[in-house]
Amino acid sequence: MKIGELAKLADVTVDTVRYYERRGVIGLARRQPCGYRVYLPETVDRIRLARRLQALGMTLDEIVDALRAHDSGGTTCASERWRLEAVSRRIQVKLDEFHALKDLLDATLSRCDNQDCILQNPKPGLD
Amino acid sequence: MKIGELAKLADVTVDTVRYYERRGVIGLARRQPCGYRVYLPETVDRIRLARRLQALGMTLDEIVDALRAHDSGGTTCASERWRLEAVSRRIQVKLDEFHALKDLLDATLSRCDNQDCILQNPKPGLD
DNA sequence: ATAGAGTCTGGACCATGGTCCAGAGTCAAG
DNA sequence: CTTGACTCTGGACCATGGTCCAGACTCTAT
Repeated sequence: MKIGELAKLADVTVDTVRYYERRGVIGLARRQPCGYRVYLPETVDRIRLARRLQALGMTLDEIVDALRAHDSGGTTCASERWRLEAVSRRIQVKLDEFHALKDLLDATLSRCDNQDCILQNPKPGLD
Repeated sequence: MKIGELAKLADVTVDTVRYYERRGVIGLARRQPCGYRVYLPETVDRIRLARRLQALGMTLDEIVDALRAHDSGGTTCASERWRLEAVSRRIQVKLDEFHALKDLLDATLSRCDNQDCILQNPKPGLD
């Protein structure tokens, strides 16, 4: 199959497919004599899997690592767990940051209720 | 005062000061005959305020809007509240997204406990 | 007088995950 | 045989908030 069909089946654009090849998410495609890329149906699954991992918060680099480990047959449930837990920890950090931000913002808003607005009275001890 | 002193007092780099000027966070500086920028002490406060707003999750564009409104004397507690609430809503959206992501990830991890790992068994119904 | 520190400008560069473009070649249908 | 759809390449571009650079100028201290 050619890149357009692959892209349609995997629900991405052809640009994304070529980008994934460059980034190593999928291997270098076999080529027709004219230069067109040729794909096996498995590549559809690989891209779908990459997209699922992305939806779980993995970066492309992490996905490349995970898929390469998988390719080389070195993955176990334990090693996969480790990868996912690393992502989980990162998300937790983000979550904590946003919570702290929201708390700060809410505190500022309640000061606003007390006529102590940040823009109206920027001076007193907000640093 | 010149840009270096301003930067030090406001705890940013000179590059950031010039960037803020370009973005409109601070006005175009008055210039010495030789071309050096000259600042009044108020500019320190303005940059500090901008940084506090940034710490509250506002983008530079929002900060520019807020400060311009403030400059034109048009801010009230109510109008300020509105700006901050817009930021609060955006942060809440982010928070919800990350929560959903974490839930998804945790669900995937618990499937991993049941020997149903995403990389080991990518096929069954994860789409 | 001269060294060293500070300042100026315009523009390139960073990460991230793509997206879009021109110009050229290829392929299938009518 | 031609039209339209598809594909190729390399590189530019998007947002975001800065950071860093070269080459030139200025200011301060010794």
